[in-house]
Formats: sequence, structure tokens, C-alpha cells
Amino acid sequence: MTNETGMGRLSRDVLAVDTLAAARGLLGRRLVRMIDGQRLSGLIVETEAYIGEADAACHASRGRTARTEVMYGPPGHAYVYFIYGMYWCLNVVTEREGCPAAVLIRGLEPLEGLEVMRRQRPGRSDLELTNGPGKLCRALGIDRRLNGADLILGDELYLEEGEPLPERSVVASPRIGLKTGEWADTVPWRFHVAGNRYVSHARPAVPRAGARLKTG
DNA sequence: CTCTCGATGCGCT
DNA sequence: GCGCATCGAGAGA
Repeated sequence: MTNETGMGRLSRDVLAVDTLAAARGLLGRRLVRMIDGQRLSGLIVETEAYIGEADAACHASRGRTARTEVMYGPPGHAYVYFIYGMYWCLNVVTEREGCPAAVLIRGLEPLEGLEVMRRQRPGRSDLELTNGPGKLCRALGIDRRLNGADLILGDELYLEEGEPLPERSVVASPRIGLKTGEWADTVPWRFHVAGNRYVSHARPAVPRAGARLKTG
């Protein structure tokens, strides 16, 4: 039931629910990537929900196509897509079969296999290995080969239970990177661990002496 | 710190 | 063709 980290596989039940609950519920879980028998892993610290054909920012808003097919399938599988000609992004499919929805993994706190991650992200500090959706896929060697992979039962890329976060440690905010509009500006479907340094667009945890605070 | 811009390829109109 | 759920370099304050 446990490996050396003391955690078993994540239950699919955690993902077969409404996507906002799943996006919150994925924080604190562990994402594991096995490469050549080597274990790479990180704690999920930032997620975004993309929910159904009515969500203008969700790829499924364009309907069911070869690209979005995985999102229409059962929960717990990987939806991996290619963006801006050079980056891959990893999503966890949620909700029941037929409901196209997924959670984008935007930030990880690296836990195991740092040497391999550093090799795949040359010239970057440890803080910059996995603090963004494109970065973490690069660090973990995630690309189209893993599209559709079962993240519950698979053995190349999978989720472990970890420890879900208490409500007070979860911060909600608008999703990043969408062109402006109602779905971009007002819908708070991004979630991250309060104060965690591996969140994308994060500011330093402790401002240096003399730093100005943003007026608000 | 902030802002702007280019890289680069695929899905869709 | 156009636009994109990104990233990193460079310039300026």
C-alpha cells in the first residue's frame, strides 16, 4: 500500500467530482514521473480548472475533436497539449465520462529527482524548475506520448495521495494567460498553496530589506 | 522591479 | 492565415 514515501496511489474518486473540488483537491498531492527506473516527483501547488463547453477558455468550448477527445473520457487520465510552438501542458481529466473538463497543473514543488530535472532545465535555479505549466512538463519529460495516460493506474506518470490541504491554505484567483474578458477577469478558477514559492508568477516569500510593498 | 517582444508549430476558421 | 491555458531575454525605471 505504501512505497518509501509512505503514500499510495490517489483514488480516482478524488477526480470524478465537480472540477472546482478536484482542482482544490489536487493541491498537496504528489505527481510522479518514472524515467528509466528513476523516480521524479513534485508536490502539486498550483492548479486551474477548465470546465465544459460553456467555459470559453476551455479547449472543449470548440467542441469534441481529436484534440479534445481525452477530456470527454473518464476521469484520472492525462490531457497533454502543445502550445506556442514549443511547450507542453499537463491536465488531469475530471468529472464523469462525457463531461469535458480538466485541471491544468501549473506548479510543482520538486521533491525527488532534482538532478534529472536540472538536466532538463539547464541554466535554471531550483525555484524555476517547475513553477509553470510549460516548465514542469519540460523538467519531467512530459509530452504527447503521455496524452491519455491513466494517472491512477499507470506506471510512467501517476498521482499519489500526498496530503490534501486545509481550506485556509488554498488561495483562489483568476486564471492566468487568458485574453481579457469575463472568463479571464472575474472567474476565480485558479488555486494555489498560500505562500508556496513554487507557484508561477510568485513573488519572493520574504521581501528583501528596503523592498516596497505594492500599494493597494 | 516592470513591460514588451520574439520564438515556433499546431488546431481551427 | 490567425491565435494560442508560455517562457525567457532585453530594456528601462
